[in-house]
Amino acid sequence: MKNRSNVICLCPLDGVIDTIGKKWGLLIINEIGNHGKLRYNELMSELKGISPSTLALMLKEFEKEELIRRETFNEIPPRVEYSLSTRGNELRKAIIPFIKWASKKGNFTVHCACSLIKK
Amino acid sequence: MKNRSNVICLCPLDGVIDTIGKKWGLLIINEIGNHGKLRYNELMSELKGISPSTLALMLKEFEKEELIRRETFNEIPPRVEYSLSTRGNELRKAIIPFIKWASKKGNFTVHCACSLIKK
DNA sequence: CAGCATCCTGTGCGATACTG
DNA sequence: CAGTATCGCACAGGATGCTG
Repeated sequence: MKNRSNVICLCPLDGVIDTIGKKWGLLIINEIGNHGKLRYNELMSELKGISPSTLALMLKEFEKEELIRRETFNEIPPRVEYSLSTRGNELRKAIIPFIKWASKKGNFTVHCACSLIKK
Repeated sequence: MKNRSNVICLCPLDGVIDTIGKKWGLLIINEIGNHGKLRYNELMSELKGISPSTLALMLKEFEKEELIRRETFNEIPPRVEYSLSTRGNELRKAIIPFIKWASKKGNFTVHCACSLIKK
């Protein structure tokens, strides 16, 4: 590896990988991105298997990191909508190559219609 | 979000995020990629803070997933060299956008010379 | 509806000591 | 040198029940 321009330092990941790398991290980011806006219970049913506590926790973290935006409506029953922030959208775009890579080889189980990703 | 071509399914991640998303996952992949070939103890010192058991565990997982290659030399003292497989290299390339994204905003601590990444 | 509180389990991962 | 073995803790995250 002589070519120095090919070398990349991963330190920036230290802070981000902790939240993004979690089991549901990218899934949540992507799901919200796919729909534009999503409510709590919509996320609950889209992300089959996640527990309410976990989802709430992740949403809070993402909100704190300003990856997603939280909009509250004073209605009864209450309505809350989540959407990606500008930065969250950039993140989503940034991980597309990774998703494409992951979808290339079959060492995973596809359990939903993944027809929308171009292989 | 009307434009369907903008929708991405993350299912492929299910299998991969478990290993890649771990604390040292990307760091290891990248470190090996940066050097081309690396030995066990070289990795130990490059990845400051990792424990021998954890490193050994990750290397095995990556080897099983065929992201890295393991070459043994029958010498005394023994020598083992790790390098990225073709697929591992593709992965490394695929996460570059993510790294660049992560390096854009300062919600992380840079504790080594990160001069090599173009912001 | 949108969560929070609580309990509980699995395991990621560090520390340390030992081996072929 | 390149790991393995063992211990231990912190924490992710599921299940369930409750609340404004």
